[in-house]
Amino acid sequence: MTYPVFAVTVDLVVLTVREGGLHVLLVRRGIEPYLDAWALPGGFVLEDEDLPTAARRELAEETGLAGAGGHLEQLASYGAPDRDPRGRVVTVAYLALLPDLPVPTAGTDAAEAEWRPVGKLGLAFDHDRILADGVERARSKLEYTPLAAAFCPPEFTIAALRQVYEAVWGESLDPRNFHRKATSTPGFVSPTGGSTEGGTGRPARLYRRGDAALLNPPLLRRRPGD
Amino acid sequence: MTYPVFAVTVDLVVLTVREGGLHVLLVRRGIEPYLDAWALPGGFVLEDEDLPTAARRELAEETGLAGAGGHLEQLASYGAPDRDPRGRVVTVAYLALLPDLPVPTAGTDAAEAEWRPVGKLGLAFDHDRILADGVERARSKLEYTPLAAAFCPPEFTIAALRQVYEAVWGESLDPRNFHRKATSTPGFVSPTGGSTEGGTGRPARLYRRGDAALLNPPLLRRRPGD
DNA sequence: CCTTTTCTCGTCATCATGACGATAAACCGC
DNA sequence: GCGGTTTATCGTCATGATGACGAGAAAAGG
Repeated sequence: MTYPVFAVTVDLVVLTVREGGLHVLLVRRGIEPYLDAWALPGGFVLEDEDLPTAARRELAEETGLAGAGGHLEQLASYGAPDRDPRGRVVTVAYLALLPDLPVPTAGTDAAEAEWRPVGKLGLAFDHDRILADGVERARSKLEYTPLAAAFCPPEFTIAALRQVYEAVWGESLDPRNFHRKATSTPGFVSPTGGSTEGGTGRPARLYRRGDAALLNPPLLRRRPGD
Repeated sequence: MTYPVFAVTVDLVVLTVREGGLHVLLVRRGIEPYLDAWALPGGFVLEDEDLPTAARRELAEETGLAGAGGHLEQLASYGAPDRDPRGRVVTVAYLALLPDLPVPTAGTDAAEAEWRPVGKLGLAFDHDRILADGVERARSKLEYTPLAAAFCPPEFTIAALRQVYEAVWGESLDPRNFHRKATSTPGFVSPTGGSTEGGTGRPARLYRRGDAALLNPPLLRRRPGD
């Protein structure tokens, strides 16, 4: 039996929260096609390499920090026949959520790498679509999981966690109700015993991510059109 | 630049509700590897074929009914280096939810096809894992979307819809509370005006699937360990 | 000491939910 | 016709989650 031949790539939607907004890691392409265009970081899956392994490798190569406290999961696959002019290429997109880290610009095969606020970006290939899917996945996951903590350093305040929600969802939340929800939902966060010091206002207690896989009950965003 | 060569397949997790339980469509393999083993239906993605197109084609070939009232969505991709002894094969799994239909056993390249209750089935390749992921996706989707109606014929009763939930989740629901929830959640179902007749008990009103994409508020199952 | 800022706790009305009683509308057997 | 059975539909009530918002606690700075 004969069948078509494909190349398989892994592309990464790497999200972080900085300056009060949701940002995505982009690289400027150094080769054709789409030379000099901005694109999601990614690359070919190697021989004898599993898909999650390839995703972690690309993440390490592009950011230098392989999921230290962050989160990595498969997003979706894209394989339209004309998505790459070089031939049939199927890409398996992964979604990474990271705390705000400086980008080591010394990427291997990318000329430049930088954080860009999510929005209408004219990216290479079908990466605008992939990015949109990744952002929607992230927004949805914050409702049902404690994954917002993946955007935070190991210890964080409830206010910092709330600002993650506000940045990802693009809406403001009541600090008092959010505090009640975060501290009363089992497994969402657990107190470390420490507090902030030196900042303005009353010191805040520090928390770590809890051990729950799912928030029960979930923390639902306000749906448009209700 | 050189890179590894892959074959890309589409595998289908086709679910339906029959005899009060969740069933999956399986085919008996007619070729090596895993000759005579049961497997998920699927096949190679053709030249010039998009991934959703390939999934719909395979679904039509295996069931004869291409999503007539059903639902088809991408599930996930699987590409472990050793998952197929013939070489590097990445499969893009799709999840299909269909009303209970007779299977036209005259599949093209499958010797047999039949509905099997989901559970521990010793399937070919990594199909047990794919099936488990598909079942979990279906269970989760029933919470947040009106997709349970995809398991029903175009017109159905609230009781039929409830039996879908009970079959997929494996738990029983209070008929009165479910009726209130289904009829009061905007966009879940819409009445057709008709009723059942001839059955035992009081006739039930008939409904169609509503136009909502998401249930708001969702219909959460009882989490184990609460 | 007073103001500002931010964190934390409380109150209250409203809404959704689980448990369950009661009525409605068909059928069956006699 | 007439109870008895079955299923559908509606209602009630207690409980828990949520949104809106008041108020005290704990720091910094003048």
